Amino acid sequence: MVGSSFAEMLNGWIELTPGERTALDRLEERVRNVRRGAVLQRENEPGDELFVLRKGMMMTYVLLDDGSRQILRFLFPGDLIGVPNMIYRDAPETLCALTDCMVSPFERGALTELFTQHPRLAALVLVHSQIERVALTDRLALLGRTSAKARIAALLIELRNRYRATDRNIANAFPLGLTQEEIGDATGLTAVHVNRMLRQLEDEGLIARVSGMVTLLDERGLMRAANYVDRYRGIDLAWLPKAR
Amino acid sequence: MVGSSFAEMLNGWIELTPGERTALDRLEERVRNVRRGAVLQRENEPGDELFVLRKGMMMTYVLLDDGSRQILRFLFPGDLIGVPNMIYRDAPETLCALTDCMVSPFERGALTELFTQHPRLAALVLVHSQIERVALTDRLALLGRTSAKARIAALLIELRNRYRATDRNIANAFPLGLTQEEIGDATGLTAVHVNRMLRQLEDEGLIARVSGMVTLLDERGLMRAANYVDRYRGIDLAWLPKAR
DNA sequence: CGCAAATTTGAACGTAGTCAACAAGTGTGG
DNA sequence: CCACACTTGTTGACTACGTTCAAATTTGCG
Repeated sequence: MVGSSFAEMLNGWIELTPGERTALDRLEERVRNVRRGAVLQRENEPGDELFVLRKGMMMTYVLLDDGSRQILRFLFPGDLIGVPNMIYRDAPETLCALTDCMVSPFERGALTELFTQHPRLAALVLVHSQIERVALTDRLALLGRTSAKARIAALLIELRNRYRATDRNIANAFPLGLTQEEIGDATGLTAVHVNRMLRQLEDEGLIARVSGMVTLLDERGLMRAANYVDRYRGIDLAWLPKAR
Repeated sequence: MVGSSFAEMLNGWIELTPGERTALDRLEERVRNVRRGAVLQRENEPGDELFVLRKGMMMTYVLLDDGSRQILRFLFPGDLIGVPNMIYRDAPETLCALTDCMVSPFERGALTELFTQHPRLAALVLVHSQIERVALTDRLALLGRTSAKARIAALLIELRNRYRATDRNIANAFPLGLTQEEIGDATGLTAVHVNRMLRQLEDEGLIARVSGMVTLLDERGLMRAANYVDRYRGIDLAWLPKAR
């Protein structure tokens, strides 16, 4: 086992002290494998663990009582998942693996320890949660105020960027790893319409699709279609408390 | 000036120590008044302050480049606002007062101090951010997967609940305080359609409207129409670190 | 190879958007 | 205190984007 995935994600933003590194390693000392399609946590069931996603891709979603589903977010290695379990007895959302995954579960108590022993790491948990917050508000604007085509384009760009964050080599081609129904549930569309929009993006030469791989051919054009905002520019962590 | 608004909001969840109380009071020692309609912070402009909302009602929104607006959230006394400024040099969203408001601005550094001096308060900041996260994901599901009528019904219930959280006396009637265009920008609809949906809710006897006041006549019916989930049930803060 | 899941396409439909006109409020200055 | 301007609310007619339903085709897995 290599070091903490959460730590790795922070790589580039911040230099960890040996003490911090140890604390994060401890958070991820246990490991659990989750098969593709398996549910790690079900909405409304008691959830007393949090997790770090180590490997693979997951998603969170909620079900509405007419049976429809809203996918809230796609999750990648280094992500802290199930954080709302910290405060809600019952999980507010389902966690489901999109590929075979590896996660590191830890108790709420481990977080408590982080807050008392490692204030800077605690602050980084808040940082992570704020980055996620902004991602969610971007998606909110996407669902509330943009066309079907823009939503699909934005989703493709977001997925490519997140893949790239875990693997620097990925340029413009990546495995989609989602059914069109899942894309629909993420973007508030039907699978049928997702299909039409993908075809349209393809016909316009913005993307190419070959056996599950998507290639972004005209990134500029996609970004224009998608109303894209780059949120990773301009992050500033100078305010963080001193490391302990 | 009475005590901290953030502390007041925590009232009922948790018993603060004198030291914690002092720390929160210090966070809110300064005060700034904001006129109705005034912008406290503009999207993409440098934002180096955070705020506690003390009095009044505000909203956050983003503008898309076709000029349309998505309102992300309505803000009430006790809310921590502008928290993303902690990490983003430029503000990701606009903060705007819906009524005459009072806010307490504080520096990022004040938060740093909280993390090192008062781990339990730091944890509460994370708690607040997670409650907001869940509220945002509920709204995401609302925009992605429900009808216009459900969105309006859900908004009315949410507003009533948040009013009630600051004023226990409010039962079923409250001042709407929003134009139909604002309701539309919050729910991803046009002002015209908002009007039709309000009328429909009124015709069906679910609500009444008199000169800016809204009364929820049939709460059950509204909740059914809105797919409502009560998130305030089942909050559990037993895991919090010990107070210092 | 065979079956189930996922994709693709067409046609008809419906929810919400657009455009336009008018009414009702709201606030301001004369 | 009223007149005027401007914002907000209301309603109707028409349009369009995305949904629904259905069926054919492809893909991928056991």
